[in-house]
Amino acid sequence: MGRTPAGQTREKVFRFVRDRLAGGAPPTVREVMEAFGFRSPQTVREHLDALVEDGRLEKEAGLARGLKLPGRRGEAPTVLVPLLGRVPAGPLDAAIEDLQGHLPVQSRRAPGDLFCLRVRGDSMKDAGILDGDLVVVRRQPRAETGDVVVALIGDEATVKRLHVARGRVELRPANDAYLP
Amino acid sequence: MGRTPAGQTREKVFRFVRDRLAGGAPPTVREVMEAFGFRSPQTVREHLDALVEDGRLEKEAGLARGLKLPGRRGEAPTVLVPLLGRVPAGPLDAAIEDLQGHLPVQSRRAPGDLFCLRVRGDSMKDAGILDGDLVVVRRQPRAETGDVVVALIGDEATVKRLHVARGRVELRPANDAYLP
DNA sequence: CACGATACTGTACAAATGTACGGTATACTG
DNA sequence: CAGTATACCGTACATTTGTACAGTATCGTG
Repeated sequence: MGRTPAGQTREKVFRFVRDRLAGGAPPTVREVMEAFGFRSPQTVREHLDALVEDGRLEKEAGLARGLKLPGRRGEAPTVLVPLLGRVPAGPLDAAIEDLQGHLPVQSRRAPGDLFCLRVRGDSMKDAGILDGDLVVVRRQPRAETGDVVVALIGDEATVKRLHVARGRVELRPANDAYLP
Repeated sequence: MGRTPAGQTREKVFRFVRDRLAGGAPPTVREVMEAFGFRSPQTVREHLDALVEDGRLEKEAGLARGLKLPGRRGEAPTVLVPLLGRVPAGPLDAAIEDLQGHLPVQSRRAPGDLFCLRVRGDSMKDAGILDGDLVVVRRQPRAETGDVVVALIGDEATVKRLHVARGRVELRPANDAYLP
């Protein structure tokens, strides 16, 4: 088989692995082999070893699909957050059936505490939350003045900023065109 | 070994698999086995088969780490976008060394066209781009009036909205407190 | 209680997968 | 040109991993 210019194939192999990693699982040696038309697993192995040597990939020896991207030091781990179509009124588990998918999010929170909703309306425009945005919500026992909260009023959910003053609770939008 | 209440372990297994999926690779049957203290791979298999039956997981038979989350129909695939610390002035490849990590992003774009930068300053506040935000940038040959672009002025990069009028190019911030 | 369903154990086997040894061909360098 | 490095081929082997067969124990139900 003809040789390719130095480093060219290597770059393609790296991108292939990276994109497969995003797809959910690292490729096997033989998957890479077939994707590039190689006829020997050894060829792939040499490329992968070289990429590991360069620090562009990490590999666990002996493990099936043991390839990873090298993480930054102190990088928050990626978790898959459920994207819900309906607002979970009761315990979170009840909304599982409304699952619309999962969203990869980098966070150090316990995965079970997070979920994801789509914003409608622009009442929080000045806080950088626009119509159609996806918000990642963390369940917590209490909130304080200034926090942005998801409030459940009847069956509807809204995103607002919370203000507590003189025993009164107020939900203020972050847009001058709206009233609290 | 003692039995656990119906469905309880199953839920935990699902979350374990989901979180491992986010970490880069699905777990093997035996990894799940050890994580839960099972003493037989068959136990895990039964749980996984049940989850697949319920539609909460997808599995490719015979494949090592063949577990996936069921995707929504028409869902954009996840790609890993490189997060760059420095702005790529020349061809994109030159900035590889400045790689600070990868970010999972759902997009239908070719992975090579995208990269990621951190925003400094709040000149684009009204467009929902705040200080410290990460912006995902797509390389394209041309831009039009109204587009938000990353402009390279000397060595500095800024995010602005592009206006072309009477042969003159203007970069306008999206914040009333700033001048074009 | 007989019966079925669920949860789990134990062992064995076959396929998938990573790895090692040895070989060929092309390019570059002194 | 000899020497070296890179790119790739071919095959064999050991480990990892998914899967199947057979069994035990607990719970709920008619």
